[in-house]
Order: sequence, then C-alpha cells, then structure tokens
Amino acid sequence: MAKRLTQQDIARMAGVSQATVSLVLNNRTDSGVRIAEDTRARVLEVIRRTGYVANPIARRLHDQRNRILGVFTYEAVFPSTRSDFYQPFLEGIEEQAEEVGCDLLLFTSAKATDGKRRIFSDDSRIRLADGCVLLGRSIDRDDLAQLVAEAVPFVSIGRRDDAGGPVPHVGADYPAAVRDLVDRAVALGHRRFAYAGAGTGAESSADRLRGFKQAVAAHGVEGTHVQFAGLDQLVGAGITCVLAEEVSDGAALVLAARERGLSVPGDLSVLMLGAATRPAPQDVELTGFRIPRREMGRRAVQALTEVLEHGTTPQELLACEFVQGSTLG
Amino acid sequence: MAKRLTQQDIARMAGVSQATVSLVLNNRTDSGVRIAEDTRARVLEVIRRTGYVANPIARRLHDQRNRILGVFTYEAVFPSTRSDFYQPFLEGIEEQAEEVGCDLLLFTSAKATDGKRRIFSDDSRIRLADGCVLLGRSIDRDDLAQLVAEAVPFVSIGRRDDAGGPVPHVGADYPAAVRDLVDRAVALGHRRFAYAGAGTGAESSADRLRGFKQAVAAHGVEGTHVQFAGLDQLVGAGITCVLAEEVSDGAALVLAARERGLSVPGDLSVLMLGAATRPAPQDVELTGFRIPRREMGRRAVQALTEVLEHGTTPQELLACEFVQGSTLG
DNA sequence: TCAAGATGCTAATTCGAATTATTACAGGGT
DNA sequence: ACCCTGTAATAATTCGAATTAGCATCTTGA
Repeated sequence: MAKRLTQQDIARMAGVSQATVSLVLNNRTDSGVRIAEDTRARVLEVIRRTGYVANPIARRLHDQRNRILGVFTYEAVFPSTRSDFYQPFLEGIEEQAEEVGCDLLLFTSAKATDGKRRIFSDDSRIRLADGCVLLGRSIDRDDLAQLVAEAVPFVSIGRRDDAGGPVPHVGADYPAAVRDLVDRAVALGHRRFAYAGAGTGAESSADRLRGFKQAVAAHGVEGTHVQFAGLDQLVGAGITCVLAEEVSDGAALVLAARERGLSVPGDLSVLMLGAATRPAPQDVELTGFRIPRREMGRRAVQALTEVLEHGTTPQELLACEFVQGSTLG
Repeated sequence: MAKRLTQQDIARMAGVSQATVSLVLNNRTDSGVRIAEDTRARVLEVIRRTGYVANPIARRLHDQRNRILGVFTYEAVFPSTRSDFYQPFLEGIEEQAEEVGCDLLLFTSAKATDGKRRIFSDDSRIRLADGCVLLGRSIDRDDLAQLVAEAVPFVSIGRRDDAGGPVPHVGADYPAAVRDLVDRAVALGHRRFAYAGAGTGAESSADRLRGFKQAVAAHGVEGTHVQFAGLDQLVGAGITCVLAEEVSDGAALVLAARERGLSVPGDLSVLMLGAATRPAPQDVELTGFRIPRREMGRRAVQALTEVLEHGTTPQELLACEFVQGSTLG
C-alpha cells in the first residue's frame, strides 16, 4: 500500500516545518525568504533519500501548473488498425513534449455511459492536465463548444469551425493542397474532374471539397462531386481525373480500372488527398499529397504552450507535401 | 477567463451550505444523511442552470487517488522503428487502463543529463502516477533496485531478476516456450541443436538460453550455444536445428542457407524465439513462438492494480503461442 | 408536557502543497 | 538596558470538494 510521502513527512524527518520543505523544494530565494544552507542541504538530503515528489494534484489545486499535457482521442490510439494514422501525430507530440519537459497524459478513461468516449463525462478529468491536445478526425461539437466556453486550454489537431468561439487548432492546409493537385492536372491537360468522397461532415472533408471547387472554378473546368467512385459512372461522364478523399477508395479505383483494361494514368488519373485512415493496398503508388502529421503534432504542442502562456487562440494551417506517385498523367 | 464556479458559489445561489451541495451532488442517501426533496431540487436546478462541474483536482486531492497510471520506457514509444515491437504492449495497457478507469501518463520528460532516459533523474516525476508500468527490453538495475527500495508501486513487463528484493512483473514464459520448440524438433528427429544469440544480458535472453539448455539436457541431445549464427560453422558441426534469439538473425540464416542451395527445413531447421525487435524480412515464415504482448500489457495493468490495492508483489509468466511457420521439419 | 427519536441541514475538518504573515533570536550600536 | 536590523524558520491560511460530528427543529408517544 505504501502510502505516499507528504511534505509533512519530509519535514518531520528533517526536523523542520512543512513550509520550510516547500520553500526549499521550490528554491524560493526571493521576497525575503531565507533558508540556511545547512538546513536546505538537510532537507534536500531527505528528499533525495526518500525520492519524494510533490503530489501533482495538491499542487495543481493550489496553483496552475503540472507540466502534464493531455492527449484526448475519441478512439484508442494504439490499436494497429488506427495506429498507422495516429502514430505520426503522436510522434510529433511526444517529441515536442519532451522538448518542453512535459509528460503526456493519455485520456483513456474518458468512457461515457454509452461506451463512446466523451471529453465531458460524469467525471471529466481533462483539467488534470495543464492543457490538452485533441486528436481525431472529427470532434463532438458539443464537447468543443464546452471546451471553448469553459476556457480549457487546448489545441485541436486539424482545423475546426468555430464552436461558440474560435477554436485553437493546428491543421493541414487541405484547400491549398487540393488546389495544387488540380493545378498540376490542368497543366497536364485534364478538363473533366471528379471529387469522390463525403466532402462533408468532418472539417477535413469539407476543406478538401472546398479546395476542389475553388480550383475547378478558377480554371473554368468541369468538376463534379460524387459520394462513391463508381468506375463506369466516372468514365461514362468523360472524367479523366478523379480526386479520392479516401486513399483506399483511390487505390481500389486504380485496381478496378486496370482490371477493366484501362490504363492509369493513361486513360484515367487518380489522386489521393492525404494519408490513409484505412488500410490501403501497397502496390499502388498514388499521386497526391502527404499530410505533415508529425509536424502537426509538434506544432500543436507548441501552440498549446502559447495558449498556456499567453492565453492566445492560435490557428495555423501547415502545407501538405506533394507526393509524386505514378497515377497522374 | 471566467473563473470556474465552485460548490460555494452554487451553495450561495441555492441558499444552502457547500456541504449540502456536495451531498446533493453525490446523491448521498446513506449513513444518516438526509436532504429534503425540495432542497435537493433547488440545488439541482442551480447546478443545471449554471452547468457546474466538480473540479476533478479537488476531488482527487480528497480521494487520495489520482487514477493515473504511468508508463515508463527508456526510449520514445512512438517512433515507428520501435513501435512495431512496443505497440502490442501499449495496446494491452491502454485497453486495461480504460477498463479500470485510469489515464495513462507517458513519461516523456524523463531525460537525464546524459541524454539517456533514467527513471530517477534530478526531478523524478514517477510518483505523479499512482503506479507505473515499466516497458523495455532491459531495465537499469540501479533504477530497479531503487524502485523496490522506495516501494514505488510498479510492475515490469518482462521477467526481472531480484533487485534488492523481488521485482513485480508480468513476463513471457520463455523457458517453457523454448523447451516446447526443442520437444517438437526432437520428435521430428533432430539430435544436434544450436542456440544462436547473446543468451545473456537481459533476462529475456537468459531465460531463452536456460530453456534451451534444460530441454537438450532432458532429451539427452546435443546443444551448443553460439553468439552468431555462422552458416558454415553450424552445418560443419552437423547441426540440423538452429534456434535464433533474434528473428532477423533467423531470417538471415534461412536466406543464406537457401542461397547456398540448402533446403529449409529439409537440410536445416530454423526456429525463432519471439517477436522481432528489429525489422525482419517479410518473405520468410519462421517457425517458432509468438510473445503474447498485448495480453502482457493487459495483465501488467491488472497486476499493478493488485499492487496498488493489496501491496502484493505479483509475478506471472504468460505462455507463448506456437507459430507453425515453415522452417521446421 | 416532556423526553425520545427522527429529520434536515451546516460548521468544521481533511486532503497536500504553496504562500503570507509572523515570531524568534542573533549580534551591533548607542 | 534598549532599540534596530538581519536572518531563519514557522504558524496560519488558501485552494475545492468530501466527510463527520453535531446542532437545531419537528414529531411522536406516554
């Protein structure tokens, strides 16, 4: 059971008062507080011997700072089905957290009554951390609004629409990335485009579709939006370039086309818009762009630091990287 | 930044005391505590109107429980080079942590002066958590001894030798798994065995070698131990079955043998002893066993719970699962 | 009508650490 | 003796919620 040591315990062992231990611990030399060198040494020795560490809860109760950053996800982050997607973000987060000397608290306990994770369940523990990084394709709007309303320091990974106020975030610049792809395709002669995917729901989907519409409008070319990429339908409509929101859909399309005897990218170009959230075939090298996930993780933690220090509301979009691939021509 | 509402605030608004608010909030009907129905309703109404949520920090302070489990690794857990190895453990840990309603604290800040991670650095934060799971092939013996000495509640993933006292752990039963492999090989007619690998250093290595020696002794067959698996040397000595500590070494051996025109498992059988810690070729289906990593993660958290609740020192070895593969014959 | 018992609520304390205000005791100068 | 100035340490208070002990007030029953 080994109950936790308290400052009171340390104080007894060192033959001083609890206050003195606190003062030594925080190295308070300012504001008329003085501790004799040998007393300080004695206290430190006891602390060293016992391995005492201040109870973060009590500390947090009094002032504001744990050096703990929270990471909230609506799903488990480790299971490998999703991990291919989450991992780079976490890498970046871990890196930067180590940089700023904070530990990471994964909110794995946030299971609400219905089984789904919610930030604010009966017993929200979000404030255990100094601040929090939100990770996930889509985030519950009520949760988001509550975070903003309660002024919880947080940063979303992925752009988010306002939710009762601006939402601090570090996102990927999907519109620009999609526009860039369309630009390249137009330069290669394509005139009839299709966007295949939801294009709605999560901001990340909407942003991609928006970039698509902007680009086709700017070029004065044809651009349609379909939910699902049906090969016949696309080819029948004279589409020569398809932008697939989901990588797996794009890959499937390529395979289907090739099976049908169509050449990719000879007869049909297929572009992917970011990373795979679902497992995708390995043998198709899709042209498209890469989401700077690791960098987003890093920047999110940096942004969170700014929130904590200055109370700002940082919003930032990082550029995506073009991936050459072999499905655009 | 609107200051958070407190129970005191609610109490004022409802015209009751803070204690009453607490009682209503926790629905305490037991132990001689009674609240009139209309008072209760009035308090609840104020709570509803204001959207008050209890400060979890203050609550934890009183409960003497942070519901935080620490995870310590000597290396970053996310970078993908290692993640293939660590991930299943983390999956299990996360799962079980969710089960018991605890959050996970990843000690990413534990960077000692020399750049290497150490549990006890200048400002050890290990006690931030209620207890801690240790993850890593080998764990610094001094750290381990200090953990035991200071009675920090922890569980090691992987069996550990005593370090100034028994070390609580959840490990894989390597001796049994290796013995099983040798049994199978003997049953297939093998009489000359070799164990290739360190066989020392980390407990996991030593355990494998120990199992090997036990098995060959029990069967009265020949068993030698070599550090590196040199094909010529092995074949020259008439070895027909090699147990490779490192999967990548085993795979390399198979490839080398086949290049040399030898048949695997016709002329030489190769067995692997657990999971790959280094990337291994995909095209060799080694026979051997699988470490129940996910299960180990789960059990470690369960064991940690026992440590926390009863102050025990659980030690447990989980069975490994035989992997059929195609390199034993 | 008065004690016994039930009812409804609150004052006071606790948790652990941080901070402020205060005390205690030197030694030095007059 | 007296005051003053450093110096060194502590007592007391704070944070927000949970809990215990206890104080009122109101019913009963004899």
